[in-house]
Amino acid sequence: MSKGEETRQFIIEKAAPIFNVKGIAATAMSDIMEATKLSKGSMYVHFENKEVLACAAVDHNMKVLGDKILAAISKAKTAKEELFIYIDFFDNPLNPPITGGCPLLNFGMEADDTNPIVKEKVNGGIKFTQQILENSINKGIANGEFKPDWNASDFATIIFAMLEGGNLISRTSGSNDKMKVIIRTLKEMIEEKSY
Amino acid sequence: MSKGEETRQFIIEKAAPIFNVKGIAATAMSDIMEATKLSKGSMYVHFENKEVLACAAVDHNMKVLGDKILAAISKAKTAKEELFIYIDFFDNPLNPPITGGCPLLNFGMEADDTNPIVKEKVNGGIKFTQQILENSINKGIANGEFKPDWNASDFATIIFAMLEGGNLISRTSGSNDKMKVIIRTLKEMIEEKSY
DNA sequence: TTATAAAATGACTGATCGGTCATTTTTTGG
DNA sequence: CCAAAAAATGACCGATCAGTCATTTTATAA
Repeated sequence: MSKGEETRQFIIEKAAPIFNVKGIAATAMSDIMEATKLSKGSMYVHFENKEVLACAAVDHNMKVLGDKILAAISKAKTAKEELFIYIDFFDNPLNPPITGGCPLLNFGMEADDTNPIVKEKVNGGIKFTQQILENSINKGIANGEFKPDWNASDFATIIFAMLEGGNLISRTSGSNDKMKVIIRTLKEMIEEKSY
Repeated sequence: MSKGEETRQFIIEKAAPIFNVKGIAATAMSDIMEATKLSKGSMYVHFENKEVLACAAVDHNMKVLGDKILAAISKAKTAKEELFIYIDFFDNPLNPPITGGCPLLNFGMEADDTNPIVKEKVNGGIKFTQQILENSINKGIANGEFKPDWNASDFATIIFAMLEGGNLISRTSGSNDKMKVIIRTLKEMIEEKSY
């Protein structure tokens, strides 16, 4: 990796959590300069403008989170375990796996009405996430863990939606009590579809 | 209502949808000036600063939405109808009941890490909303519509979380297909607890 | 080693931000 | 109707914004 590529990556890694916490609009290039201890001119050597940097930060946040999820799930021995690991992965939104919490929720809500490029990135992230869940369910159906009448796509949506909703509740209330309710309910639903 | 109170209210009504669409950080006082056709000085006669105006706009958005929900629910004859009306109220996030979509989701995600005052307002809004649902469920249990083993508080959380999650999916994907799945699932869950 | 290219710097620009204030206009209540 | 109070105005302020660029420093590859 050349010096330039190294610096570019370094900036992204420093910028990603700032954008995820403050949001794109509220993050200034000066925030990134402070975090990286780099000059303003150097930022613009590697990113033609703030929007390009923000997009790279969105991508980075989604990739880091996605990789962590996949790594956690890969340890599972059964399909049910995969689902449970996924669900438990988000059990404490007040101490989230990446700084700032779920980037799909953060950037999705900021971008939906104002930034079609980021919105589309988030859309891809959501689809990717739901596909992980759908695959686990289908695997469980195929190997006889789950009842075959289960609609994998629909339940993937349910899991994702409930966890994101729980995220909202927990982060605004400052307590993860409601997230515990959601996780318990999801696991009960999965048990009902298990043999 | 004095002229001053009238103007203040007028500004809030014009500002509320702008804040709900663009977010607090991305909304400039000049945006409100344009929407109201009022001068900058006039804005600051009625609001000491942008933060105060933003808070008033958050309150207004939550109140308008809350009133609409209560009005819709008040037409129900049974507890189950109340729940169904509530659920159907959010069935099309792409054409939401108020401009910009759910203010709890919008402002909650913007404020959770950065604005404790707005965060607390949203927290109150979420609690209020869940209380509406909990009351409907408890009413249904009391009058024999619903099975008594149902945990009203827990299911209120489930409904709220799933609808907010569906909101995120629909608004980023540009389609309410997944919201339909969520609504169908919620109604099935309610039917299971109905006699 | 050295010539060239790439990267880094920080002062600078013009635009826009939130906010102020002296002045003018309008509302209000006696 | 009129005087005092409230509301409205828009020029103006300093701070900060994203972005530029001539110059210097560092990396690269022959």
